[in-house]
Amino acid sequence: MTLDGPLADRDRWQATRCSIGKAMDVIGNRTAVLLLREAFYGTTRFHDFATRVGVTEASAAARLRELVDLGVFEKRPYREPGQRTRHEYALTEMGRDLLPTVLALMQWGDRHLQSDGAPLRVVDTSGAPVRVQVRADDGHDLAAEDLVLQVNR
Amino acid sequence: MTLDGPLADRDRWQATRCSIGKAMDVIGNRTAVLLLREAFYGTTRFHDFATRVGVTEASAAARLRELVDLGVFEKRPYREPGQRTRHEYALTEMGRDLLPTVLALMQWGDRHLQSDGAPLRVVDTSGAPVRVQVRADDGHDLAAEDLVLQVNR
DNA sequence: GATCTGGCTATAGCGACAACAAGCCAGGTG
DNA sequence: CACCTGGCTTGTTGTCGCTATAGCCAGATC
Repeated sequence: MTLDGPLADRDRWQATRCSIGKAMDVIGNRTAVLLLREAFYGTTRFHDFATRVGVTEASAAARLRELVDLGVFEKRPYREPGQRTRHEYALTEMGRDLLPTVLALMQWGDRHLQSDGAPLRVVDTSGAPVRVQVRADDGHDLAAEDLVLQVNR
Repeated sequence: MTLDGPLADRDRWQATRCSIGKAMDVIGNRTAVLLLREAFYGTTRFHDFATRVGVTEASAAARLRELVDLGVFEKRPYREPGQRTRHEYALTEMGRDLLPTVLALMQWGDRHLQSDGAPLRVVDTSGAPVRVQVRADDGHDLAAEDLVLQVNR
């Protein structure tokens, strides 16, 4: 990655407002990310989140509350026939925007942390394999050395 | 996301070998991700990593050692004229493969956690904006509802 | 041979997150 | 109206990652 303009001398600036750090402060723990995984897999109810992620209900409740406060999930009332009103957890747009992040982690783990190959596979509705890529508007895939970092405004 | 075949009944399988969880076990802490950020920005030396990430040298040493053991970084000897041999930390292919993950976090933070807009901007060498996308081979961008999850093999 | 410097290592303490276990509450069923 | 169930909440205890401070070591310089 090339550092452009005032960024060129790395000793003269600090990444104080870094979005990567802010994102890690918020979703930088295992349980939060696995809750997101389950949400993308279709889970909506509290007990299912806790058991499918494999954490205690105390842990799931704490993490879900943080994510609701943040705006990643929203609690929505629902009612099954003959049942009282309950709440389900649904991803907001902010939460759905984490799809590339979660799939990027999965893709990296599949490639580098699984001795026997990936256990699961993500494809599109036509069956074609899906990947997470860094790309410019014209569509070609980019590596770190093709990138330039600039100050915004 | 649609769960295909044996995955359809979510109560009948457990994500025990989940790549997302394994990835989070390894790079699921703020310091590790910020060390990766600095590596992509071009940092190679121990002291620079510690000060630019903003953690103590003890912390940086512990995290870097884990990442070297894992194969994300490698230590390489180098020698400046008139200096003794020292070591620098360089990303391996495994580490470079984390670019989409790190940029996905940045992109999400830029959009959802910055009140005044993104502080930095990533472009390609022609100046065109760069994004992290979930896409199929034919190139179009995909959302969660366009995806299908299958068992591998 | 003493000193300096970069690159760590050691120790102690704190806060976040986890597990386990138990308890609480609202509302529907019998 | 007692009981059950889903959805939490409240301890308690343990581990992990961070900070702060101090110390160590190897090799170049003086």
